[in-house]
Amino acid sequence: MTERVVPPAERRRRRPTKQGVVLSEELIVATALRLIEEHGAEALSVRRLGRALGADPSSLYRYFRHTDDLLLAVADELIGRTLRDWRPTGDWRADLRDLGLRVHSGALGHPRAAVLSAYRVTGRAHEIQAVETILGVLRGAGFPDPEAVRVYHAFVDQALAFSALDAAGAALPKPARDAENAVWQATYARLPAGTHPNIAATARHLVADMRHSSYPTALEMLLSAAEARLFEIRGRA
Amino acid sequence: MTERVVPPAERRRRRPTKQGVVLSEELIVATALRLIEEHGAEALSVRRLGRALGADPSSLYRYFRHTDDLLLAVADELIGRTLRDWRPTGDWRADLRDLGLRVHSGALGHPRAAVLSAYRVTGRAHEIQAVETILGVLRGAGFPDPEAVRVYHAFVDQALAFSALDAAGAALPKPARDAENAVWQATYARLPAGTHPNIAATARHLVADMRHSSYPTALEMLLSAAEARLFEIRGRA
DNA sequence: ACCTGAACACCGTTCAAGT
DNA sequence: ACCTGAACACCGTTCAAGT
Repeated sequence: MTERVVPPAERRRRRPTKQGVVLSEELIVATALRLIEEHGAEALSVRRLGRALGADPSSLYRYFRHTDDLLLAVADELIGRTLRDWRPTGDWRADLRDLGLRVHSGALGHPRAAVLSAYRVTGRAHEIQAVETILGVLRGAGFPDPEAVRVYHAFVDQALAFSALDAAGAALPKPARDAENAVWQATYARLPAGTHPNIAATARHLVADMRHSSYPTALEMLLSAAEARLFEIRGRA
Repeated sequence: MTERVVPPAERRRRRPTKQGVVLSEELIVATALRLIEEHGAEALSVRRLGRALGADPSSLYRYFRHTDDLLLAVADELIGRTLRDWRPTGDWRADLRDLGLRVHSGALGHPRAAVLSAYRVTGRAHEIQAVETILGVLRGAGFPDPEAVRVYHAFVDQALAFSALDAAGAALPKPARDAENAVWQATYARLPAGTHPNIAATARHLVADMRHSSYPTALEMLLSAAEARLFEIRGRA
């Protein structure tokens, strides 16, 4: 998506900004990531980023055509960090489980950036590598191409969707996060059996279960369904 | 979440605005929904809403403390519409499928409100009703309480997470949305088999499949896994 | 070649003044 | 009591001018 408007880095001659900083795509992405983590998603604006970098906001437009492009670059950097040095074991189910959990915990490590970028398609190097890898795992397991793509799509979107969901929770200010957790104790666990029989009967389990992410459960269910489908396909062949 | 800063409607005395409109929370929420529907997600700003209502933008601040509050009120209205007159059929799998798809398409109809509200636990009336209903469906199907809660949690979070994911896509400004769709054709479908064998082999399927939400597939997989688990439980009993 | 600074067309929100 | 209008502190983006 983002294309360099200038020749590759090593061929560029860059003048430092007034404040002595030599700009680069890498520096801009790293600074954007830092800004988001330190001051929240709303801290990322072209003007603030320029200030943080020691450069005029408008100078960033030769590195990124829009704010959106910058965001995609940040997203791709996160994917890269998450999948760096990951290797398949040959057990497709274990491999997908590991990939899903890695993406999820990577997102929780940078919750604010994850919330901003989890739902974007970047078309950039790290993302392409991830797509290639996951498709390889599924095709290697024996899924025919149309099925491999369907499972790929559901698997990836589920990983990204839960990552964003849980990252949003983790990105809440602590008082708000505590308040959300307290709702299950304070509201749900106190509903009378007369009006809310199902909640009352399961309140104990709700309080215990809702504290944790349901992603591991949902992931396991998706993998189970995929495995059942694979047996079906193999049985027919 | 939203609290009235003024007494209940029937006790208020309201002066019409210069353009003759009598403001109310209901009218503002309805107008906001219409604005989003007619002119896209980016059309909802306090200033545009004021213009659409025939009132000064600042007058809205006595009805909603922040834009956020307004969006939550819109979201609450949507939950109400989504679950209004929904009734279980007695077929637990069909019922959960229907509930999931309703939530998802409700979110897509109003993406901006959905993105903001999918991540929050409100403890409000509509939400409580939904929890009670879904738990009832699962317990009625024969899931023991701890299992019912686990499946409930995965089901609801999956519905909310995919709703937010797909709503976020729909909420993108049009140029970004178009660019996103084009990535599969323009970037992925052109990768050479030499370096990216799995993408090259499935490119045709990727272009066709990635256009649509994977939620129906992911939902069906979750339901299949839940059903398999139910058979297992029944077999043991 | 690269960065700057002004300009344009927008935002959300507050608050004293008007009716 | 309720709405208005000005003001404040921001946005993203473009482009001629400066170095």
